[in-house]
Amino acid sequence: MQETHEFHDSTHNHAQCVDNAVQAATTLCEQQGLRFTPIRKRVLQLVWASHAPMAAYDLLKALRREKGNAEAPTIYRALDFLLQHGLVHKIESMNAFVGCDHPGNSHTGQFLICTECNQVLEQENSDLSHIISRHALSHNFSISSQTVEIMGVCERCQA
Amino acid sequence: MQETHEFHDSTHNHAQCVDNAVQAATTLCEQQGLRFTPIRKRVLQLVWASHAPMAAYDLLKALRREKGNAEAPTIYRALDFLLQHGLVHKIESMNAFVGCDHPGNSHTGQFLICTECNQVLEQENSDLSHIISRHALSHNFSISSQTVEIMGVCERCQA
DNA sequence: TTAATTATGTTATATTATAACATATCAAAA
DNA sequence: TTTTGATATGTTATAATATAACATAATTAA
Repeated sequence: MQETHEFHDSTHNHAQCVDNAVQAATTLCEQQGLRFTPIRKRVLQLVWASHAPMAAYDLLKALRREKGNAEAPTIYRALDFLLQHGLVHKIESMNAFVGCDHPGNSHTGQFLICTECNQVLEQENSDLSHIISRHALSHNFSISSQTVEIMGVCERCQA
Repeated sequence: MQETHEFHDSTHNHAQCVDNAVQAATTLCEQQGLRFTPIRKRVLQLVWASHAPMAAYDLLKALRREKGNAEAPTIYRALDFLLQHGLVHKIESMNAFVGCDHPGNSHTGQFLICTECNQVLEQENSDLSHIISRHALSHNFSISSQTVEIMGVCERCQA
């Protein structure tokens, strides 16, 4: 179930993207004995509403349509869970959240963020990771995590 | 007036760091016909209070000690100016601001962020920049800016 | 079945950031 | 050198993002 790792056009079968993500999350949670509760699943689906990052309060608004009493902590708790297990990523420069393409592999994502269509493409470029590791090592710096966010305009939006 | 580009120990002459930064900023503003007003200069000095990123409201608190009527927009406007002209950087993953080591060179910084001492080391690693550029190019993605933030523990704090 | 743990509900509030409009300062043109 | 236009600052209000704290409910383990 490999993603194409390209920016998506408006005609792609997005339901498939969401299904893949939910399926992968379900499997991962089963394997790791995690509780993939209805709220967590629903928030994951909402994050996957598109390939553009969603702000927490937009997720809240969406959740409220079906669950009138939802409050901020509900969203943030679900997001914390999903972040912790690599099912979503936070785009730090936007304070917003995107679904993860390929959860399970403990990975260090890099993100291409199109400022036109707002889509985010997650990549895992090992050259880049290695350069960063070497870079850190040369300072005897012990890495725990990294954020790589590349803003610009995707091919489709340049047309 | 080259920075050492290493994490600083507690005994380094920090007044010198601040002076260098203010001097560099003064020169840059003169050259570019920018108004380096007292507020802007003061906020730059406050950002340079240490090598750790400062939150906007901490800067505000500090500014208020000497300027009782200061309000949030004062800080954010000064920060906007300083950011725009490369005199400070925003650490996106912390919503906080650090002084720039070497303003003037239009540059794309990478940041090593020590989660123990909170110090930030700005680097300009061209290999890394190139990899990122190639990476983007391979997707026909036109870069406008990038954020590279590497969290971990610096050499001194591992001791 | 109880106890312990984990998840959710709920209210309040902290933190980060900007909008909008008034006033002041500065720089350039007349 | 005065007016004008542009830029910067003052001020009030509020938007947007995020967490604390404590109560209740659901699940799991003993």
